Amino acid sequence: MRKINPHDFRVARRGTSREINRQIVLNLIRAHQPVSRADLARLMNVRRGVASLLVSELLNEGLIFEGALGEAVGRGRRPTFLYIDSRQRCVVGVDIRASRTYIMITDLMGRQLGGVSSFQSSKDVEVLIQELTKRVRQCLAEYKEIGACEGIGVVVPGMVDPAAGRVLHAPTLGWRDINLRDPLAAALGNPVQIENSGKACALAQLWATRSDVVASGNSVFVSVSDGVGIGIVVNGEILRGRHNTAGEFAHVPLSIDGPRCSCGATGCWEAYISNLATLSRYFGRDLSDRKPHASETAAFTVEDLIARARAGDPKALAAINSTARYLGLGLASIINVIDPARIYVGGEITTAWNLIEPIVRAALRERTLTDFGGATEISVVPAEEHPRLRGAVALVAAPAFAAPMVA
Amino acid sequence: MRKINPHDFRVARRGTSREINRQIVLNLIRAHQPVSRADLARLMNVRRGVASLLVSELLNEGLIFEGALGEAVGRGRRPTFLYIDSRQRCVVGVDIRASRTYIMITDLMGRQLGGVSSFQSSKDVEVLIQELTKRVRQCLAEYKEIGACEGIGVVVPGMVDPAAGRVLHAPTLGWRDINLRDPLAAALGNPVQIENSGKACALAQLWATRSDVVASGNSVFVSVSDGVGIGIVVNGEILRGRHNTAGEFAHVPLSIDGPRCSCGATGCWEAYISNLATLSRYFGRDLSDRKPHASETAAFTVEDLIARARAGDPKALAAINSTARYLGLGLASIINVIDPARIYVGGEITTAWNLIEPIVRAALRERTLTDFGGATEISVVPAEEHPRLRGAVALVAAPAFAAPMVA
DNA sequence: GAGTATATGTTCCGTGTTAGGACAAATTCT
DNA sequence: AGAATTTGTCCTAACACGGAACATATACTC
Repeated sequence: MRKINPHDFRVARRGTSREINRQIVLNLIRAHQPVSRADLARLMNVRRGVASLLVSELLNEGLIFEGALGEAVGRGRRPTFLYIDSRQRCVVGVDIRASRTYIMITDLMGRQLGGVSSFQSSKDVEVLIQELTKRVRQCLAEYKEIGACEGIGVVVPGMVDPAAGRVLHAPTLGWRDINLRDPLAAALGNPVQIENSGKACALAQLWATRSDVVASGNSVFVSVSDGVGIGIVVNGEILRGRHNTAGEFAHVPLSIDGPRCSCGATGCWEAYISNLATLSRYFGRDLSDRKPHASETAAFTVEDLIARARAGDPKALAAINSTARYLGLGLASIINVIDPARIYVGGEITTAWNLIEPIVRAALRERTLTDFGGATEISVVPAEEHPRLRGAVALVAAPAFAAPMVA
Repeated sequence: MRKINPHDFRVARRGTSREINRQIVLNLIRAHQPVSRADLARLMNVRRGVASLLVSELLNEGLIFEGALGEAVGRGRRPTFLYIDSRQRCVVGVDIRASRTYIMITDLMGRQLGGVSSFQSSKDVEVLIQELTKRVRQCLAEYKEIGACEGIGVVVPGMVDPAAGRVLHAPTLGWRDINLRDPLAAALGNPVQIENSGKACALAQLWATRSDVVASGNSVFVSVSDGVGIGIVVNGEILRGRHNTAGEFAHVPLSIDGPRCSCGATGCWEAYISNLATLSRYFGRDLSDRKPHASETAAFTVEDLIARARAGDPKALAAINSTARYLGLGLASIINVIDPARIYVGGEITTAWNLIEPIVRAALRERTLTDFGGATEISVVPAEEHPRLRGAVALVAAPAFAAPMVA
């Protein structure tokens, strides 16, 4: 039951019905392909005539194409299968992180076309943009046979104003109010979309065709890494809030008297579960003096810690188990506030999921208010799926499939 | 950018455009009344003909009526003003709390018709339903001249399944899996809607005509009382989550090692800021042994405490100031997660708002991640506005104005 | 192998809705 | 009294879905 905002509404025009049904057809083809016109008519509960007209419109626009004829199940004419046309279009995803910047190229469905390339991130924004431009050009040149590039999606660990194309604040990169979109778009001659990495990860899961199987209009993505990035999906839409800063569970406290966090406050969830926090726990050092030990933590990673834990190092296991417990306690808060159908968890710590899951679950159950809250599905997203890069790609690929804004 | 759920979508039918525009007209009349057909056409950017047709449909259905002719501003024919027809319809709101149950009767616009009556809540559900039925009948009999009752809205401090009409768990009432709707509806012969009180309060603010002035598609209602009830509005819609249990910021911890909360966990926000917590702080007692002191806290209320603080009792002031600080710290989490345009705060503690606001603000700024987050508007909703009862009424009155579900 | 049954995709017409403009009615200004 | 202007209605056009008929393609049956 949504309220119509009497100061910002969209009147239904003559073509609005068509626009709505067109997007539904597009989404159904995406979710069910290969699929015939008759299938679509059945799925939508409209006459075949209507489905045919909608399909021919999409064919004319080149968004879908007719493939081979399917096998007739019983007797009767064989259906002509329809597919999303992702052949001659590609998207580039870029993931900018403090240490390295990653690049991936995919088709319109988000299917990876090549490997992931990367280069060291320069601290200087100008230099980084130049290097990035060069690399993206190279990448596109490699796949020249694939026609037009639909756009470049860029994700950044920090606060972003996507409408303005600006990075407002990215602490780990040391950026403040940087216009990232326009220089890139000008240099590359393609549209550029930028977004916070946590939100993009959530978007990637939302638009993954796999998510069409599970009902996941409400979900949360938690990425545990150097920092903790979070994206929340409500009613099939990213929760943005008034300033696109919603979702910051990372800085909700577990204990206001807890360890100091990079955000300046104390006891934030992030200060308990980030990779730095886990490593500091292992080394028995306080997080607040993390700067001097940056080199140390750079050399010794959470993966190393997990390896030691698996090898039987009790201190390593204890550090990881603590993180697991705090992870679960924080997830409980997310469940109590959002009540999502599913939580996706990414980050290095998930490589130890079989070790930590029972502890995470137990801690989670400790603080969830309801039994079904405690049973909320948790899916691990391995690093090999490149959730941030997929999110970057979704920034460009998803809008074509989005529901029209109406009423 | 909303994703269309390929397993649950609504195709646009022949009448969908009309349905959408009809609701827009209804909302515009509600927000701008008195208003003419020509005004509506201008507001909606459609031809006067279309507006006329939509209006005549609403006239036929009796949802609006034509009032007196307005004064012509310049020259030209005088407009006929249109109004929401709330004359011959009424709604009853019911607020069930542990100690007392309150009843209010309003017109369809939520305008109060009489005073608020109340009676002591029986612990026995059967008895309570009987008593409630009697009282609602009395109330309706008093306003017999007002035609049909559109329905009864009931709010309950606990977990509710509105679709099933059941109260799943209401700790303060001691209820578990109670079908509240059907017995009431059967006894009264009117539709009954039930909802959690926090969510209903948020709904009431969303649908208050006043809210049409401020842009409040994203807002949060925090009601601080015996417990802490919270309702979140995202994109003009109550955040429900998968099981209608979303919004429970009350049980997000401030410190996991903090005082025991009634929910069983420790350190919940509620355990720091509920009236019981504030009073316990004053009396220097632990909350965990609150049961024996129930009579004491019943006799001595937060209002009394505030009176003492205003009279100069330093201990009383200290207790209130602590609550203020914890209130602010928790509000910061809400801002970091939801980033609402506005937070509404209700409950007894708000009668001391002029005392506590600076402390709340300071604590809030301490933990909000951004400057504009720290500047989030906070509106106090005084008890005289009866937010819970207005929420109960909104449960019945609002659906007629809601946006149609599409795509 | 011809005929029948059945499924797919197209086409045509009916109905409902917005789009655009003409027109009568009502009011003020000159 | 007449011109100008605004409101509200009405008529036609354009465009969408709704429904059914029809051509096409395939498999089954005799």
